[in-house]
Amino acid sequence: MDINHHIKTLLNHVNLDVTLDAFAVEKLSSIIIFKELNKKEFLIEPGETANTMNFIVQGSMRSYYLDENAQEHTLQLGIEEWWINDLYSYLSRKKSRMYVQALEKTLLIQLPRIELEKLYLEVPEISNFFRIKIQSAYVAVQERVIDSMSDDAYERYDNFRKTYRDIEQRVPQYIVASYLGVTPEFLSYLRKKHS
Amino acid sequence: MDINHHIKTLLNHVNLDVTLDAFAVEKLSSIIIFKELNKKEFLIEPGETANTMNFIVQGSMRSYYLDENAQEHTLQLGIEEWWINDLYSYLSRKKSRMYVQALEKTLLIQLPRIELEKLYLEVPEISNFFRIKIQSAYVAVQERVIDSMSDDAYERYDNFRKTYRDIEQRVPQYIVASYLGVTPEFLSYLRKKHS
DNA sequence: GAAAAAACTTAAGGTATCTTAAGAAGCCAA
DNA sequence: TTGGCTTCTTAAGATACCTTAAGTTTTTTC
Repeated sequence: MDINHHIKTLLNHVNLDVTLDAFAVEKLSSIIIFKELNKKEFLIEPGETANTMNFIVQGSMRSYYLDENAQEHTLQLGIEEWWINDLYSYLSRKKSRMYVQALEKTLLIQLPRIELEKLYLEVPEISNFFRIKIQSAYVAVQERVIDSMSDDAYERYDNFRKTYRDIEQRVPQYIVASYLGVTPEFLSYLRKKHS
Repeated sequence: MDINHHIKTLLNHVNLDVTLDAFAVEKLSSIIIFKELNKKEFLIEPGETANTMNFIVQGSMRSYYLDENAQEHTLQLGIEEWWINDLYSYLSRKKSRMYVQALEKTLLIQLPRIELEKLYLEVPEISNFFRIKIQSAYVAVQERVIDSMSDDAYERYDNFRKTYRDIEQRVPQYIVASYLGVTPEFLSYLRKKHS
């Protein structure tokens, strides 16, 4: 059955970082919620609070915000087997200022924060897993600060392609541009110049 | 006695976020190490691993790294009652790529990771406190990504002055420039233009 | 499969920021 | 107090990136 296959995908993914025993697997499986989103549908909008961790089973997602000039700035991109969220809102329990949106028809596995936090007490490996994930999120954001200060736009684009090889194909170029912090026109120019 | 006064400063600071009972205070105090640094002295250099949390009692510090062109990029600044670290290295236990340096003669309280992690099991409030701090660190870095994409250099400088009012006075301007991601010459130009 | 919408490209002209270089000012050491 | 670092300023010329606008290609919708 499909659902079991998706759950296995999640469990395999978790097992890359920590080792879950039968009890842990049972417990984790028991709090799973499936959620489907259509293309362009929002998982989170400004003013809402993120109260789940979200694992992409099928499809692709992004998070972005709008600046004062209504310019979009993409903060995170994800495809199958990535986590997507407004971690700020999830961790602080405050309202989000971001959009989290499906780029394609997307299937998520959601783990509700309340249930997860109960699980942390029973199953330390699950707590460890999310500690590791949050740590990676911190590192990833810091990398971006470093990149944005050290590299020019083409170098950032080049890094992006190396880091997100599988994603580039599936994401419109104007979203890549808004991730890199350049205009779509300039990204188009850079691509031509270096091709 | 001076040392007790410094410890009280730390405890008051922790009490802003969580409530420590007598046992927690006792335990936390027992793992404190004091460390003095002279102006320009390094707390961490590339290749070392951060294995303490560091609270500034007196003085000021910064963390920075060097890019391929040996340009300095300041990631964090701190004065009295701020924490300073390479959190990436501390959390991942990997080698740092950064310098963490005293900008003035500085006195730190250090809490060793090994001792802290033992404490987390006995005193959940201490665990909570550092979870909150790490969360704030994540939020701060994400704010910087957002800023660097939405704002031009003068707006970033203006934000910097509002956010770090007490710090600006004590830090050379070229370090502020390296924090903002502009050249010292351009910062000087901006200051003149808007004065 | 045609029409509409969304995404991408091209190009001209403009602005923000950098590079280099030199001099001025501030600060520390002897 | 003088000299020597270190930091800050100024200015000219260069470059990276933006804005606008129009045309082209691709994708979506019915």
